[in-house]
Amino acid sequence: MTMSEMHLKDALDTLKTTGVRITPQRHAILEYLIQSMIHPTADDIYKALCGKFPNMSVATVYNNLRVFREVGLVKELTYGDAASRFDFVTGDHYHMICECCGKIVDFHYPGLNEVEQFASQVTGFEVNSHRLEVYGTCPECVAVGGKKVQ
Amino acid sequence: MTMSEMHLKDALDTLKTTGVRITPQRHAILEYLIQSMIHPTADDIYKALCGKFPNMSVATVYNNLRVFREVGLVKELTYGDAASRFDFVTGDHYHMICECCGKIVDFHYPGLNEVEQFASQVTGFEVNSHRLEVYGTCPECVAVGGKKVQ
DNA sequence: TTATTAATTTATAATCATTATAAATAGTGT
DNA sequence: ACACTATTTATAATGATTATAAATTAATAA
Repeated sequence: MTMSEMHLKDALDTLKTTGVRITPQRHAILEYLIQSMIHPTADDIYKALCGKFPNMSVATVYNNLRVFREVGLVKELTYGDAASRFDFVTGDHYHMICECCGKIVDFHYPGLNEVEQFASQVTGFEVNSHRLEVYGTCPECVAVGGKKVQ
Repeated sequence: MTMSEMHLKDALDTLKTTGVRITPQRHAILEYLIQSMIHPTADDIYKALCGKFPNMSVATVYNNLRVFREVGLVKELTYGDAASRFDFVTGDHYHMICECCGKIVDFHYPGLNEVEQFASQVTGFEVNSHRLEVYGTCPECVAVGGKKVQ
């Protein structure tokens, strides 16, 4: 059983224990997110599954992404682009974003817990989590002399 | 001359040197952003200036925010809410966001340059910048027993 | 296996935030 | 003061997302 298959199984178990039904559409969207390395938009997912589910409605994709986000299986990335992107949660990692082509690449880094603690101290907030993104230019765009999209 | 007035003067100088005209609307939007501690949306700004500029169009606000962002005077914050928020750039700082009421508070922390360097090494990107936000619950919402909006 | 129920999908209208457009206005340089 | 071009204005258009009502279906109990 591959890591992908384990992630999918765990995700389906999570859904079951929260009383969410496992429909073929949900299964397919989850599978796509787990296997996808591109942090897709809702429309990307809708188009990717179009062949396999010709009658799937874009509202189904949005509805299910909201369910997955609420259950904690998926994170919604709201960087730069007009449309949100979605990332299956596989363990803490950060994102590197190319400001030229928009590509998002995961990278691992030891957790920045000391920033959270410091921030809690100076602001008085009860801290829950943090997000960090690094922005730059991917090797492909550097090679082509790409410029930042503004 | 207060810090606010100096920021405004510098900003107007920056605009002049880039060939951008100083209109009363631009002046007012900049002033609002510099004095505002709330990281307002475009609509917040539009409504706040409505009294002083009854004929100002919401398109003017959006257009000018885009100009300020392009020139580097303002950063667009795309966290959580549907609408973007805007932050006058006064020096590097990070944001603490209340997941209950949406309030955003600035805090300073020594720059996380080592994350940028590490990320550049593992991904091969040419790194430009980073963003970090910490999420939690503000003291006011903690006091009221507030819960995360999802 | 079947019936039932409530969750979910579907198709599409509605909403919201932002941008595009064309005409009118105005900032700046000479 | 005038000319030129940037900008504002009013509002239509766009794209992403959500709301709605009818139809479909997943899961469970018998």
